[in-house]
Amino acid sequence: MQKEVTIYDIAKELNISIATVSRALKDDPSVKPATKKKIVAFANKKGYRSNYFASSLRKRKTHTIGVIMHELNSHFMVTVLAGIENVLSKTVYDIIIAHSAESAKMEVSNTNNLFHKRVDGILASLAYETQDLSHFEQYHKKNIPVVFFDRVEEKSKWINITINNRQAGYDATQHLIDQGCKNIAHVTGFLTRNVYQHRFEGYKKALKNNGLAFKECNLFINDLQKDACIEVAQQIAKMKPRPDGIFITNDISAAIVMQTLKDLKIKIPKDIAIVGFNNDIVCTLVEPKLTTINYPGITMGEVAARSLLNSLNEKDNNTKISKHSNTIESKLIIRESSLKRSTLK
Amino acid sequence: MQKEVTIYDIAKELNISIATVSRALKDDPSVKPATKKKIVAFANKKGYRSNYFASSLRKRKTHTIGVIMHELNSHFMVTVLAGIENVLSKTVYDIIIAHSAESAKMEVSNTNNLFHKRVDGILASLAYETQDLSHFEQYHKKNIPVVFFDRVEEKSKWINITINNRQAGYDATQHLIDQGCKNIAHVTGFLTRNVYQHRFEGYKKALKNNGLAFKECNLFINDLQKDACIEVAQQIAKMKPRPDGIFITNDISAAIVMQTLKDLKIKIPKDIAIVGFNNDIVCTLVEPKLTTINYPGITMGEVAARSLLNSLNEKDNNTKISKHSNTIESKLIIRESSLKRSTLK
DNA sequence: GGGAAAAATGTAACCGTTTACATTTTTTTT
DNA sequence: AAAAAAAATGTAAACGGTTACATTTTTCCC
Repeated sequence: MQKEVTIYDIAKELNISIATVSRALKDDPSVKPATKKKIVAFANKKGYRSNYFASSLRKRKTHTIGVIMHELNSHFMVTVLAGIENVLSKTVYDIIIAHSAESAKMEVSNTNNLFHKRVDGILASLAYETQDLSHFEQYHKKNIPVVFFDRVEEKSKWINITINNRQAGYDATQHLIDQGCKNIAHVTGFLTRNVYQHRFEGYKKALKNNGLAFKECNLFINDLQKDACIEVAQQIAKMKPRPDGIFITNDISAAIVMQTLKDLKIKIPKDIAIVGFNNDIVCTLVEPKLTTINYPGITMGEVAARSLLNSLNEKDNNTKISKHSNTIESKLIIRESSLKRSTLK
Repeated sequence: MQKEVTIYDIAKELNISIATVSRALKDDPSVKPATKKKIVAFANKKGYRSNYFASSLRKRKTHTIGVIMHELNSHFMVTVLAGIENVLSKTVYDIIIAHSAESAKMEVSNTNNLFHKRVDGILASLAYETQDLSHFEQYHKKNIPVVFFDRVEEKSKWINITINNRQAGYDATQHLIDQGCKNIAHVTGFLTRNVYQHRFEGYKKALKNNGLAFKECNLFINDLQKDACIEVAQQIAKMKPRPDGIFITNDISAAIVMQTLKDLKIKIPKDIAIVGFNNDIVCTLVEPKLTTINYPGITMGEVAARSLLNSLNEKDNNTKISKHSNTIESKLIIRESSLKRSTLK
């Protein structure tokens, strides 16, 4: 195994000072073009690679941004990531992806790890379980910017990029009402997580504005995983009176509920209309196709990344980092699973 | 913003040498317990964090493993990641996830970036587009171990962890034949990628062993994305004679094909039986439920991570890194989409 | 209590860059 | 051709840990 080449080796062999070598390799304009060319050529020939640690140690900057995602196995999340990459690939910043798999414990360890690796900034979407943001306090103390997206803590001191979950919840519910539903169930995650809380608020508001009463028994809160969804579907099937519409805040969960209901000989949408959330690929693969809320992951990723870059700039200029949160528009996508009255096309 | 605390600060304030402080913070047994306690307590109070760069620079080790994934939005891939995390979380190694989104260009840039960040080792699954492994040559030169999983280059010098794709392809095809299919189409990705090549070989072998001829016109090669799948389904619907079975090497793609065929009034599995690949969540959400090949992602991730750890050990002991590849067993999961003859339960 | 062994601590070099400042070389001006 | 200005290069001190080796302190035993 060959020894690592350093700027010392290059300097010695070319009989030049290390300062000049260092400058040449960074394309510093103060180095004479001829010298630069010679150095770069020699470095390439020798297989020189800059030592990231020595450089980061000296510069006190890593040019790396940590991205903490609550899940990866989701069309939406991958789209957000693509948006983030769109923006950051045009800058000097590299990306480290960490995923918490919805576990608060893993989120904390990822957060600590990225802090230890001294990322220049963080983009994060909170895990389902996460209750408080104390593990991000260390970033605040060192003035390292953090931008939350999608899953955020509303009243935090950080920048939040979200969709208008209240409006989305309202739209989904209003659509069910428009289709003639009078008794709408709501299946969602724990209301401590902002996204679920707000969608629920939108749901309640739509009921109220249409003179429908909110009934505790129509609210189903669980982890939205397979088993829970099957159970909810079985419960709903047995309810008297049985709901005639369901708003479920996740497409995969909605698909599972729908499947279970169908197995129980309940007709979708005739007996029960269903609206999901996320516009996942699965929406168009199930039968009937799933009405859902679409929100542009690319845009969310881009906006989040740009917000972070902005904060990093403010920091470089010693300006106070401003808190400017941002809401992305979402939109109801109507498909067959909710169409009691009209039909598509 | 507070200044970063270093071991120098701690040493000065406690009137101890930096060597002792450094040792105490690493829990070195040569430091007197009382001293250690005092140092650790003081470091915590001051919010000391070890400088990863200084440490890595001196130790010439990062304790970081890079994981390059060809895609993230897949149940299987996330499961593999969980297996990798299972194993590595019990060691000193941290994980950096990079994703190529099936693009060769991004794979190269991820590979270079992780090399620059000096990961101690790499776990990688090749992008759909990737043709050669020259971007991994740099790792070989520096004797940094690389383990490929799932998407590999068979004849490479690296360790490969795969499933037995030939057997899986054989099993899928044999199952269709057992169900009475005589004219089986195969929809798959470019055969330059090992997984698709081997599944195709298994498909052909099963045909041959059952006295069925392989027909060029039954082979559909594309990128397995939505548009291509819809087109393939439309083509198949029009074929004369029309295939009575399809083996598609991806569940999402299979679901799309099935959906399209259903829209064209073709009955699944009566007219055409379908087998997919991966055992994705979508399999049980479509109707009929999709027969598929399951292979344990957790195991694959664990085996790959352990292989890499093994190589890292060999390297530490200056033993030559051994090439010991590994095959994980896969299994056919039978569901309704392929049952022409029998029924489940 | 004296001397050897063991335990604890200290000194200083090293890892490979970056960069302020100093010095040398080249170009321009008069 | 000398002086001044500009360009190019060099010197050396960081950055913050780790660790071989040296030194001091403590423990143990006769």
